[in-house]
Amino acid sequence: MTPERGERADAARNRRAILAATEELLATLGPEQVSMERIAAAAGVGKGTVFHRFGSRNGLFLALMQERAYALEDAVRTAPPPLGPGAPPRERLLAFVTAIATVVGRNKGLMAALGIAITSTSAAPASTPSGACHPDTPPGERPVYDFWHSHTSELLAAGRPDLDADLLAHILLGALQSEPILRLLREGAQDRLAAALRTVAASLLDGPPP
Amino acid sequence: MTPERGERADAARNRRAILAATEELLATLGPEQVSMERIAAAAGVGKGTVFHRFGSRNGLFLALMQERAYALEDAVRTAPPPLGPGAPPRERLLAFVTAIATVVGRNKGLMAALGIAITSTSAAPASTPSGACHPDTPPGERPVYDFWHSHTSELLAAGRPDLDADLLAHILLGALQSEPILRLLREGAQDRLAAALRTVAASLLDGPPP
DNA sequence: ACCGTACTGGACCGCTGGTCCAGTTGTCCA
DNA sequence: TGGACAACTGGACCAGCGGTCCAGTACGGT
Repeated sequence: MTPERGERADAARNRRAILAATEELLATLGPEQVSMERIAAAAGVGKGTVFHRFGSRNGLFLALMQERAYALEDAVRTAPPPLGPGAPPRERLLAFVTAIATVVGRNKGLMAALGIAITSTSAAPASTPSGACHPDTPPGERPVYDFWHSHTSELLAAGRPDLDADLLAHILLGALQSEPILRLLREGAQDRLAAALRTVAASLLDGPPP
Repeated sequence: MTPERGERADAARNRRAILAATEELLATLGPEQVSMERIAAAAGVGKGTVFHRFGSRNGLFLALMQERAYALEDAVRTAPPPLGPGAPPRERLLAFVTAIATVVGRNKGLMAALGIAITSTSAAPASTPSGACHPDTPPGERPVYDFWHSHTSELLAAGRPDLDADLLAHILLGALQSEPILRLLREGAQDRLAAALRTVAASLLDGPPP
């Protein structure tokens, strides 16, 4: 996606190959079966290359997720209403939640893999090679989730300042990593999920003050 | 908890020691740091014993969760309203959701550990030794979650037959394994979580038909 | 054409979840 | 009380994992 100034041509090619291989393996194999060695083999590169590029297993999955979610983030910032700026919070939230369901539905395997992202034992590599920044998990930073959360939280708060928007947004988004829901998604329940998320969002915005 | 007819005295003692050790380690160390070997050492038994008794890592965590959640399951079936039978669905659901927040708040580490429960590579041991049944994860069976889900779903459906109670219950419960929420819980947000869950439940029950 | 360096890949490491089985010990019956 | 049998025990063992390392390669500016 980003040619990344100064990135060598072969490096870029390999990066794309690794991301593509990861995506394909995740789509067919379940995250536990997808080892770094397998990804490297499928991409036709060595294991060391994968780690050099993405820092860790989580870093790889995170980078892939960022790429998959970029279009949505962009749309939220620049697209016409109701997804983009301009519409009232209620409409924007319903549109956003629907869009999220689509993204998640297209990347079930990735979501499952990201669910397992709790710790990273080792520190990030000392020096950042080339100009590129490692998407390794720096403490407390998960770009995609953070954006989704803050956007949801803000819209919720805009519509209902009396609610605990922060925590409610976590609840809404927590569903997206829950194993039972990912299973339903695998069985094709994407529209059902979108509708349910819309129901929750609408109920919260319309509901009575507690 | 259950003396389990036919279970040998030393076996029972070891089982309790293992569960206690697991709980203590999970309370202080974060699920990634808690290995089976460590649990065995902390309990003063061999690794083989742990596996013989609980089948797998997941089996062990599941057994511990079942024990921790038993009191709640019992209360739901036999306690006086509003938690037990007899109260209107709305009150029961709010009480249940509050009780769940308490249980989860007391077992954050366990919840985090159970979040990572996707696959089991090997089959269960061929024959069930002694009379006891292995609490190994048989496909699609997670006793505690299943009970929580069906109860939530039924109460939701009783109050609002027009909603997708099944999926909405998954959303409500999905929050309990989400990493950001478990972090907030670690910072003492248990009451906040309970309140937020009540808000969602109440909004769903009171909200307008979509 | 050349040179410095970013990039590469596979051998290597510590550790994990899980298996196995020879030896031990509780329990039941005579 | 004692003997016999099965359930239980525990630690050596295994394959495979995520992650590290560094000698060698080949890209791209000049």
